[in-house]
This record gives sequence, structure tokens and C-alpha cells, in this order.
Amino acid sequence: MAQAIRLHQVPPLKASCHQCSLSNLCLPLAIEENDLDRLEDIVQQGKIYNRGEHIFDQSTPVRSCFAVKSGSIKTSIITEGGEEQVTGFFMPGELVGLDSMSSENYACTAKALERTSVCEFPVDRLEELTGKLPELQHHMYHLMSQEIQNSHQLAMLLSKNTAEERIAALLLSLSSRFRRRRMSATNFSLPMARNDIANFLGLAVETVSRVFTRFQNQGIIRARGREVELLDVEALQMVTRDFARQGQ
Amino acid sequence: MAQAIRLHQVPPLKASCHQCSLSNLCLPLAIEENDLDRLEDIVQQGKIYNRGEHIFDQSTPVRSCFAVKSGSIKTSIITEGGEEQVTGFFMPGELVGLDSMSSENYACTAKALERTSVCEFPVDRLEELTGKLPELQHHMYHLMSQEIQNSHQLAMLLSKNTAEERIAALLLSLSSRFRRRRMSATNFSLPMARNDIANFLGLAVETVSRVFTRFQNQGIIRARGREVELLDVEALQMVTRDFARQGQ
DNA sequence: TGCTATACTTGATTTAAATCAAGGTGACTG
DNA sequence: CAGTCACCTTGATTTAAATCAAGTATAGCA
Repeated sequence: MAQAIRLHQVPPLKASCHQCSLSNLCLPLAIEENDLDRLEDIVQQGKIYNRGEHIFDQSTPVRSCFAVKSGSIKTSIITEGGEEQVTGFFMPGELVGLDSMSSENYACTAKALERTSVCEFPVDRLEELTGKLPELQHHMYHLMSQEIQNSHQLAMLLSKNTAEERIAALLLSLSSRFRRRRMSATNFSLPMARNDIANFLGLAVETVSRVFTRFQNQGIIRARGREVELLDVEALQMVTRDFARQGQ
Repeated sequence: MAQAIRLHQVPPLKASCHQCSLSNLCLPLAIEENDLDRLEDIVQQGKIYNRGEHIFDQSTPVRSCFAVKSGSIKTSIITEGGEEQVTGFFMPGELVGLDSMSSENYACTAKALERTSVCEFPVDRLEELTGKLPELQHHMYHLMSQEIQNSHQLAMLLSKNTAEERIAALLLSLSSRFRRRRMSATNFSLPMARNDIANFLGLAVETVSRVFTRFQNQGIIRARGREVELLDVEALQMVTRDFARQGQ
């Protein structure tokens, strides 16, 4: 109930990038105080999606990319056969839709994992603006190259690592992203279902479940549903590196 | 021998983007005839690398990204443990290093798979230029988003598809890329070793070898070392889609 | 020309994770 | 409040591909 109340807190109607608490993570990061107005001119703020609602759909015309303001988003691609591959999870301050920048149609579908508010940046106007603000352009290139790197890391994980290694890596990634957002790095609530984790990491749900229990039995984590506590971060790091060590 | 002669043909010393045969695939594609000089101003053309030589190395400072002029390149990332993951193969007209745009250090290592000539675009000057030429900026965003999509497709392949499906998909990808370059789409020479294919697709070399022989026995391809002939493209396409069908 | 190294192939065995099968848990709903 | 559904867990069995273990081509090189 307390939670329900929190969920219904509406963001200020005319919230500005100036005041946004995410300005050190999001696009404003790359913009001088002076020029911030120009970003505000093009952004549409505070749109809210409920759990399960689509922010955009694969194969529909690209209008905008989106920054997560609160909540979280998952993106996935779907084949002709209806098979789904989760391609990413996005937290506040992160930009969704970079894989569709300057394309005709969205390359993936973005879905709210919980009640989520986003800021919308129309791509054409964003391109226009990055043409005028070299720092912003630089930042966009940087974000996109990071996105490529992330995806390569995922490919690496999928092709070279065991189930335990993949899950440890995901938990650590979430942990450090929570930390950057000044939330607990060891005690958090997973925004996604086991199913999404399994799909993202190329595993069966059953395997994910088993690894969670194994980690729990080893005293590395404590997990009750989506609530997770990392009891031994070093041990988790060891798990991800075991693989690397064997290479030598 | 005829081949050897072809290999030693040196590109014109002051070759220009205007005259380049790849101008419909490469960056010039996005630039008006008038503005092409400005791209030529920043490009360093015709650098040649021998088989096995590195164009750039992971973790060294980023200077440039590179367009393949002739030959081919593979990129890979290497973990602390020395484990390698091949992240891509690049053909003439394709841009290498987008995963490192606007980063401090290169995120991967790029290696010539054969005698390869490249055009070099210093990143800072390229950023400067894209700030002035909206179409070029648009094209860069497009290329980078494509690169993200490619990598997501790879992740999909790695996490959802069988060995046969992965290899069929790779052969078809190579085939269509050869076609776009006005080379035979059914009769080509693989630029990379079985080992690289295996690593790229997350398989053991032995598995790659076995699948090649299986395809050969089924009359789908003919393979003698790196020489490959696609005898039944439709059958290959069926292989990649078998998976999708089962989803329904 | 033969030598060595690298690349590739083939077969036998093992294994990590998928699949199959069955319950348990919790949340919302009529 | 019982019922349904979505989500999660656990156990038994199967399987695709890895690994182990030899070979066989092929290419580069002295």
C-alpha cells in the first residue's frame, strides 16, 4: 500500500533537465548549463507506462529514442517464427532505442518491466541538435559505441561462459548499475522475471532457478523471489573469472 | 599466379573517394559530390597490411576508424584470461572500429585476414566533419545502429540456434555480402579459418568441420578447404528457418 | 624436395544444460 | 474466499555439442 502511494506520485508537470536528478547519467551530462535549454526544447518528459506496456514496437516507424526516468525497461527482438531474444535491460538514466537511431523502423520492442516513466527524444530533432552541439554528438557516438561493446560482451558471455558465470555476471552488472544510481549494490529487487533472465542469458528458466538455489546454498546470495541480497560479492566475481583463469 | 599478380597491383598513390569503386558502399554514399573533397581532406588512403598484421589493438588509444578497401579484417575482444571472442568479419566498404568511436581505447583488436588495404579516418576529424554534414552524421548513426543490430542478431544466433543453423546463417550472410560487392554469391573463398568461424559462432572447430561435411553430404554445399560453393541456397535458408518454424 | 607447422577432419566419450514432468507459491479476481 | 493464472522450484531423463584422441591434408619454408 505504501508502495501504491509511491507509484502514484506524479512527476512535476513541466519538469526540466536542469532539475532532473539523473542529469549526471543521462544526456544532460554532455551539455553545458547554457545549452541545456535546447535539449529541453526537444524533449517530451514524464510519459508513464504501466507494467507490460510497450514503449515502442519492432518494425514500426522510428520516431524517438527514450531515456528511462524511473522504473525499468526490457528490449527484445522477435523472429518471424515468434521466437524472442531479450537484448537488454535499462535503468534510470539509460537511453533506449539506440539500435534504431536513424533507421526506418524500430529494430526491437521496448516493454516496461514495472511502472516506468520516460523522457522522449524525437530522433530528427536530436540529430539536428547534435549537429550543433559537438559535445552532445560526441556523447551520442560514445553511448552507441558502448552499446555495441555491451552487445559484444553479451555475445562473449553466451558463447564462452557457463550458466553460473552468466548469472554471476548479470548480478554484478545490476549491482554496479544500482550503485551508480545511489541505491544499495547488495540488496535490490530484480526488475525482471526469471524468464527474462533466462532468455537474455540464453538459458532455460529451470537452469536459472537451479543456479540461484546453488548460489544460495553456497552462501553467495540470498534470494526470495525477485528480492536479492548479494552476501559475497567477491565470490561472485570469482565465479565470473574462473573461466578466464582456465584460459591460462 | 594470376592471383598473385592481382594482389600486387598497388592502388593509385593519391586515390580519391571520387574515383573509388566502393563509393556506393562506404562513407561517400552519404555525401554530396560537392562535399566529397572534405572527406578526402581527412582520409588517409591505401595503407596496406599483410595477413595476420594488426590494424589496431585492444586497449590502445583510439585514433581512427577504418574502411576496408580490399581484403578483409576480423575483430575480436580478449578477456583478462586471454580468451578470445571474434566479434566480426569485415569486407570492402565496411567500417571497422565503430565499437570504439569516441572512446578512450580500442574495445577490440582488428587483424587482417589476408593482404588488406584500408582507408583511415581519424575520429576527431570525422566527428568534426559529421558536425558540418548532417547527412554524414545521419549515416554514421545509421551505421552504428546497424552494428548494434548485427551484434544483437549474433547474440540471438548464439543463444537460440543449433550449430547447423548458425553456420547456415553465416554462409548466407557472407553470400549476400559478396553479391553486394558484385562477386559470385554462390562461389567464394572464405577469408577466415575454421577456427575463426568456430570462435565467432560459439562452437568448437570440430563441430564446424562436422557441419561442413554434413552439408556437403546433403548436397547443400561443396567445400574444399576455404573454397566454398553454395549448391542449394534455398536449402540453406530452410536450415536457418527450421528453428523459427518450431516456434509456432 | 622433403620438413615442419598449421589447418582441417573424423571417431569415441563425456558433459552441461535442455527438456520433460510435476509441484509449490503467491497475487489478483470473480 | 476459493479459483485461476503466472511465476518459480525441483527432480529425472535426454541430447547437442564439447572434449579427448588420433589421424590426414595443406602450405610455407629451409
